Formats: sequence, structure tokens, C-alpha cells
Amino acid sequence: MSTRERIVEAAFALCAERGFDATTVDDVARRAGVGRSTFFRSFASKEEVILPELDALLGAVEARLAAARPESDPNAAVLAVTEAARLVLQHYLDEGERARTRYHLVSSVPSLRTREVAGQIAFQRVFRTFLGTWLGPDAENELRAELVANAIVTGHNFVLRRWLRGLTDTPTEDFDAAMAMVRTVMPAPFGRAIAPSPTLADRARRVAADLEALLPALHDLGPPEE
Amino acid sequence: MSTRERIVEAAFALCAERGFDATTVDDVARRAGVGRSTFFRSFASKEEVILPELDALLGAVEARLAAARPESDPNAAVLAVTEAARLVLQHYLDEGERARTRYHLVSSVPSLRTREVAGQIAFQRVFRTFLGTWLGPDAENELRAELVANAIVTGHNFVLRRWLRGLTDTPTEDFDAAMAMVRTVMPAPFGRAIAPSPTLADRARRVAADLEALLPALHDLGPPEE
DNA sequence: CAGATTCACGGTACTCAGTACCGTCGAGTA
DNA sequence: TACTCGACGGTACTGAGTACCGTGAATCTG
Repeated sequence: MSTRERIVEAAFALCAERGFDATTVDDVARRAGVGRSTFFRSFASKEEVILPELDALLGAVEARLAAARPESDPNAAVLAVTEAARLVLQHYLDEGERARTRYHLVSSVPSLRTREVAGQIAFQRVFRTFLGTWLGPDAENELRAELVANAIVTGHNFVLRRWLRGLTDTPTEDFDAAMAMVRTVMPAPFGRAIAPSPTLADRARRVAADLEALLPALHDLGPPEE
Repeated sequence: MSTRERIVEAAFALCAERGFDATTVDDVARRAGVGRSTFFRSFASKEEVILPELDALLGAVEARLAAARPESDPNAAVLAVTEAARLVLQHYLDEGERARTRYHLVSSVPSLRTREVAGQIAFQRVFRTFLGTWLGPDAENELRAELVANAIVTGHNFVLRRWLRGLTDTPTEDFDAAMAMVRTVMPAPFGRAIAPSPTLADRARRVAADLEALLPALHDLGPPEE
């Protein structure tokens, strides 16, 4: 188990015992068997131990959006943002119980909640930036991009939260339904111009096309580093 | 000038000189001619000095929404949220230059930005809560309420930001236009079922009706306290 | 008017997050 | 063996936020 993982485990264990506020960084470091310096070398703040990997997720979303080729048709744009959001949802679904305990912790601690919200804003920003460049520079288009970006993130959060609270066992289906509603809510050239809910085959085709467009850039990057 | 105001003035002056991070609470208290205890008795945190009155604004918005009587027709609901958002915009417009200097400060200081975002979430929460109760309990309606609430706040922020950055001299007209676009983006029973842009007379009638509905509750409250 | 109460304020002392800096130990390298 | 490099632990510091107490002036009360 790496140093980072040991620290995370210690932090979650202590927070479960005494709560987040009553847990000091010294406590966590001692329980993890590391020095205080090492703690802050691994995590920028006390909050980041509970909410790590936001940056990694953000990078994944950005990569997915950068791989999209929406110049040809606006369908690809909608699909790209949808699939990028699905990436985030899937990440939390894969985490399973850890995501649920984190949710309850974050819900009850203001400083954690604030930190999480800051992360969501970062996601909205990425979506907005891409949508903005795809739509072109114009005050109206900027507002459109922002509305769509926020709608996507809101829809995603809605489904994720329901799953975290145990209100649904079919999060991916819910996500499809939520995105369908989000699409009805999109201004032109998105939304109503588009077929109501693309089939799985459609989605697969789109993703394949996007991936193909991504391949040259991937080759330029060379082999993975670690 | 009250103690609070003296502290705020001192804080803005010092932040203009050295920046927010380089300004300590002791500095602000000394410049304002008060003790450190008094500072934290007047403001809960260092950030709150730069971003005060968020709570007051939130209360005004809540009161405006509580005064709406949307049971009769959904038009009143859309109008209420629009006018409540306009309340916030107007507040910043009235502040004038102070709002602009605050904007530049907040934009460049992460901790202030985080605090501001937390405030926006609070606004979204209020809008969502009212819209949710108006729409009735149902998973789909909850999502609708959230989408509409976010769209309203997004539209408001968009216009406000453009005005703060000096990109427009007609913020109220821009706000009308933005809300028109937000309306096109609303799911049923809002949005497209509604006349595109209500006239001033319409708006006045609605506000008058809402106010009349509010009167009994006002009488119950008794005379103002200060 | 004298005594009691209230309250806003200043001062002190403390906890704890976050930063800067330094010394150390072990692994890889010439 | 001698050198470098990077991860680690330890120490000391700054500054936000909290808890608590004493004081003085204003207000209430008999």
C-alpha cells in the first residue's frame, strides 16, 4: 500500500470515529505512520484527503472533450459532453461503498462541501469552455454554452446523488433519462433538433468516430510514462 | 460610520494596497481602530468582510419567492423567480464601483472565489426548494426544479459578470434578454407554454397580485423592529 | 440618586492548518 | 568509495479562528 493510500485509509478511519473536524492532521499522520511533512507533501490540504482524484477526473473529462470532433455535426458535441459526464458517474459507481461514506461525510461537513462544490465549478468550466469554442464567440453563444454546461453537470449530480443516497439501483439508466431531459432543455443548435435518445449502437458509432479522431494525437504522445 | 462599515472600509483599503492574502486580520482591525475580537464579532471570517450581505440578499430572495402564489398559473412561478433574480442584480447595480472592485478582488483570490460560489449555491438551493414544492414531489420534478433554478442563477450571473467587467452598459435589458433565453430552456410546464416576453404591464400586474397575497402575512408580523 | 444589569468591546491565551527550511537516510551511479 | 538525488521526518514559524475573562458605559430598577 502506497503512502498516499495509507494516509487516506487513516483519514477515513479517524473521521468515522470522531468526525472530520475533531480529526487533526497530526492524528492522521500518526495513524498512517508518517510524518506531518509527508502528509502535506501528499495532499495540499486536509480536505483533499477526503476528496482526492478530482484533478484526475477533470483531466479525463478534458481529454474526452478534446477528442470530440463536433465541427461536422452538433450531434457529436451533445454526445461528447454526455459521455464525458458519464465518465465521472462511472468513476463513482466503480468506487462503490467508499463513495457513499464520502458522500455522508461531505454532506455533514461544510468545509468539505465547499471543497466539493469548487470541484463541480471546475467541471462546469471545462464543459463551458469546450462548448463555447464549438459554438463560436458571441455573447449569446457564451450564455448558451454556460446554460448547457450547467445543465449537464446538474443532471449528472442529480443522478449521482440519488444513487449515493440509495434511492435508485439503476443509475446508468437514470443517467440516460436525465440526459434526455437535459437535451429537451438545450437551446438551438442542440436539443430539439436532435433525435430524442440515441440507441446504444448510435452511441457506439459516435464514440468510435471520436476515438479514431483522437488516435493521431495519442500516437504523438508516445508510450505511457508509468 | 458604524463599526462594521469602518472594518469593511479598512479591509478594502488594505487589500487594494497589498492584496488579500498579504492582509492579516490584525492589520484590518488596527486600521479600523478596533480590537481583534471585535473583528470576529462582526464578521465570521476574513472572507466575509469582502463578501458581506450575502445572507441579507438571500433573505430578500426568499421573501420574494414566498410571496408568490403560483398555484393559480405557472406564469406566476416563472415571473417570481425572474423578479427574485432581478432583485439580486439590482443590488449589485446599486452598489456601483464597490461591486466592481470586489469583483476583481474575488476573481484573483481563490479563497474569496470559493466563498462566493458557496453563496451562489445557497441561492440555487432557495430557488430549487421553492420550484420543487410548486412542482410537487416526484423525481422528474425534482430534476426539473434543479435545472430551472440553475438556469436562472446562471443567466443572472452571466449578465452580472458582463456588467462587472464593463462589457455592457444596459444590464437590465441584457437581463431581460437572458431570462428570455433561460425561458426557452425551461422544461414543461414552464418555458415554451408561456408568452415569450411579458410586457411591463403584465409584470406589474403579477407583482401586484403577489404583493396582495403577501399582505396578510405582513400584518401578522406586526410593525418593523428597528 | 444609588445599585443592579446588560452589552459591546478589548485583551490574552490557546488550537490547529499550512509553509519554509533543514538534516538524514537509502538507493542508484560514476 | 564518493557523489547525487529524492523521499522522508523534525522544527519553527505565521496566521485564522475560538474560548474566556475583565471593563466601562449605558440602561433599567427601586
